[in-house]
Amino acid sequence: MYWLMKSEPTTFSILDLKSKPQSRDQWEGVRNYEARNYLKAMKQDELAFFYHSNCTVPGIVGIMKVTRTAWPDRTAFDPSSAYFDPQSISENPRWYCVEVELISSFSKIISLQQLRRLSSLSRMRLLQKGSRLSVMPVREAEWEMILSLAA
DNA sequence: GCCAACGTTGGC
DNA sequence: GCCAACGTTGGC
Repeated sequence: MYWLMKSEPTTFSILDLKSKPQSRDQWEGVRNYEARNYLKAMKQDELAFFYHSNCTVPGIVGIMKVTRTAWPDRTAFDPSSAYFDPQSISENPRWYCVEVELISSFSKIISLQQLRRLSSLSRMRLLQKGSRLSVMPVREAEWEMILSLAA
């Protein structure tokens, strides 16, 4: 499967990921059940687009690889974390994270505006009205189409 | 189980 | 900053 994962660049941008050791980090803080279920469905080495949301030019900025499959998100157990959830207990964790590694950073952002212009992408969950899901699958044909835009 | 109220997301 | 759309909560 292919994926798309959103992050607000003011919180965590593609440059932040790039600056990590081995360009790897934990994708944590997902607090939506559907998004969590997708996180748990991710397999080793699967690829995901990195999407910048809630910013001047929202869009896809690069590609990541899943380097570790889902395990309990410890930020949910940490009262000092912004992602703390008292209802998630370690014996029965509610939230999960994965580890990702940056594979490529696009020289130019593929903007949401640009994506919307392509009728072949109109079925993408990302582009549906009111869609707020932060982790979602991407169809192979859509993945290829978007990759060709990055070239 | 319904649904109003609320908080959040995210484009604009 | 605005606000539509959405998911979650909690009273009943």
